[in-house]
Amino acid sequence: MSKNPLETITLQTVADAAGVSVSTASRALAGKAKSYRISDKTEKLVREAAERLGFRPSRVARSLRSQRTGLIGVVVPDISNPFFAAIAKEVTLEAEVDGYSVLLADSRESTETEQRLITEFLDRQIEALVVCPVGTESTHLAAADRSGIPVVLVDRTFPDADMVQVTSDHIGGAKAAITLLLEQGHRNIGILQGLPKTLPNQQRLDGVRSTLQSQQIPFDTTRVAGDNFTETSGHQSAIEILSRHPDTTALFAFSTPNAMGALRAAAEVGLDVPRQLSIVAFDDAPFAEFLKVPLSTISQDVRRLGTTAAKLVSNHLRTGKRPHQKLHHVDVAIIRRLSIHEAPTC
Amino acid sequence: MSKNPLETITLQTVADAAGVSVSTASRALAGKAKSYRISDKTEKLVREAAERLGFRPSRVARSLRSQRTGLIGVVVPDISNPFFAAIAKEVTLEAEVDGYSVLLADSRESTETEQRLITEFLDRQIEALVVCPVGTESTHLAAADRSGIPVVLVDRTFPDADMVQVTSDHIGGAKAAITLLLEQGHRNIGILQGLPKTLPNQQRLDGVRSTLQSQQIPFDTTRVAGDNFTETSGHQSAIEILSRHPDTTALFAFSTPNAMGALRAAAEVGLDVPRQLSIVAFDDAPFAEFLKVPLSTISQDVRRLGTTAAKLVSNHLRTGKRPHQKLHHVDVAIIRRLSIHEAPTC
DNA sequence: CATGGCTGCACAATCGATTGTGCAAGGGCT
DNA sequence: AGCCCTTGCACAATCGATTGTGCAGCCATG
Repeated sequence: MSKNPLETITLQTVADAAGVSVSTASRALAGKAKSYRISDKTEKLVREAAERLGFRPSRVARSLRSQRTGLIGVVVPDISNPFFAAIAKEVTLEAEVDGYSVLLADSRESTETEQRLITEFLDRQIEALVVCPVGTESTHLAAADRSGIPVVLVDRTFPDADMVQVTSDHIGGAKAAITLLLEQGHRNIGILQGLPKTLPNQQRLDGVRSTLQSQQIPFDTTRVAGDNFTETSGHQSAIEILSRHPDTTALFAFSTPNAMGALRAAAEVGLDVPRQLSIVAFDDAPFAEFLKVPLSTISQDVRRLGTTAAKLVSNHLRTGKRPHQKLHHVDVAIIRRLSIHEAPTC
Repeated sequence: MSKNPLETITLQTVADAAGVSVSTASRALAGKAKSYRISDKTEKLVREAAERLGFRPSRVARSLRSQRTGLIGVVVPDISNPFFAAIAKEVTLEAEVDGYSVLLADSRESTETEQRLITEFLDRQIEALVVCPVGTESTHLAAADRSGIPVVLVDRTFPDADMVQVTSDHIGGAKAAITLLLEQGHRNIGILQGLPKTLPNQQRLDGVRSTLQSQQIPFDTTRVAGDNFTETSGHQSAIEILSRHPDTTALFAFSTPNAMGALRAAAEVGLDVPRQLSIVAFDDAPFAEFLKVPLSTISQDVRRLGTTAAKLVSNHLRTGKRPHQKLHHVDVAIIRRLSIHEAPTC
């Protein structure tokens, strides 16, 4: 007995219209007619009634009964950042293929917010979680991981956390950048770093340090500056390093915005890029080649990061088995453009 | 009687632990103790049990019963496009304030996909829908609108559709761009358009046409080229226009990528920007000022577009009333940079 | 002492779908 | 004719929470 015949079309409505019980209607529509001995005639009757009424099963009710929501949670620090947007995109597309939908949240670079959002997602019974963590605290992530659903961390990972993680080869990338500069004769290299607490930042620093030391060049921490991946931070730290070490001939920026800030700083100080100052940046951007000085970059394969995470999740969901391999590294590409020049011989 | 005491903590579990019925437990936790005459002692008992067991109510069950999912659907053509990502961000942040979560989908510039995704979202009983339509067909959007939930269209709208819509002032922006060029003495202006079928594109063309005609300058359709908002389209159409009309002294690109394509084309053809060729672009980008030739742009206030849509939705949800005003326009800003120069006197 | 009213909570229906089981009708068999 | 098996479907429990109503026990009042 439907209370509002016009409003919601439930299975009840369809069953009534077809003159059968709800259970029969359910099985007829679920394609289980054969195994539950529903006659062809009845099945057709039900299908036609459903079609005629425009019946659409409630996913909420179905979720409650089946304990499967078909939801995948995605949490990123800033969705308006193209890097995270690209990751979200890949996960969204892959999810759709498997019939899942994506719940998206923006943690605004706050661990506390991230934690709250993940809890809310778990309350909604998401079946999997992809997080680009803010990068300072992982206990809540480990907790989510223990809750039984597939959890994949991307980009700002926690290598100690024994969780499934996908990240660029930051160490290798940094090594490549420094090697490139060394080959051009640069010895006094400034580092414009990003958020110091994050793993990508630390690994890039590690890469820089080990590469320099392997060439018997001391790693001077006073040549490192910066506190964020922003243009402002890049600008300030470039000024800082250049004034502290006037002998600097090259800068390694840990992000494209950092590099743009450096370009601005160089212009202000009157240094010509790349003749007097070479610049290489981690993380490519589509416009890098159209800049005043086309930037040489260590390009992260963002789409690859996203698809890798998405595949890990969907495989886990499909097979029910945790991936055998925990840590996944995606190669970076070195893109040489004009911003690197031979070191000036003083 | 909980079947798996370790797994899921339901209200039943809490009620048993507190020695009360499920209904009492529910009301105690919902803060309805007073109005349902639950004693302070019982209420405390329940709260403590819930706390101790780490009870988290199932949003799925709650949604089924209350018919409120707390979900807002967001559908965009391409989430990896910073423009749409910015809109998604604003909606996400506003939704969170009101306790809603965002279901995100990427229609991949396909109306068919868009339609399917929206249907799936409706099956999930989303309570509101924000769409940046692909821009070719609106009947499914109107249908969603009639379903009773708040629906807001952003960017690629359908002015005839009698729906709530938020869009930049494309006509005014185009007028400003053309006026700027006319003031600099340009008379032979080429137009690099984007996706022709979309409303923003059409309105910008309208703005161009009316501005030219108001100055008694004929609008020559052979000076219009392009079929997408991409760099490739911008490059091709710039080549096309410049070879067809060598007298062209200025280009109005309908997107930043279009403009970058034009810059590339100009370099190839050997035209100096801005001395021989001025360029103005619709839609600003954060890097516009760092380009080889800093771009003059008609900047859309993307965040404003997003917040406007978000506010419309949240007001509608809160008050239950459709907004009184259907069409909402967000002003654009004119940003003058080096890419515009006085027309060369031939 | 009986009736009435308040306090304090439990019972059960409900949201919409899925699923195990029960049961009647009909046909075939001996 | 009687029994059994198959066909074809309905009944009812279930997922986990919310909510209208019923009903004891207690105190107060006449």
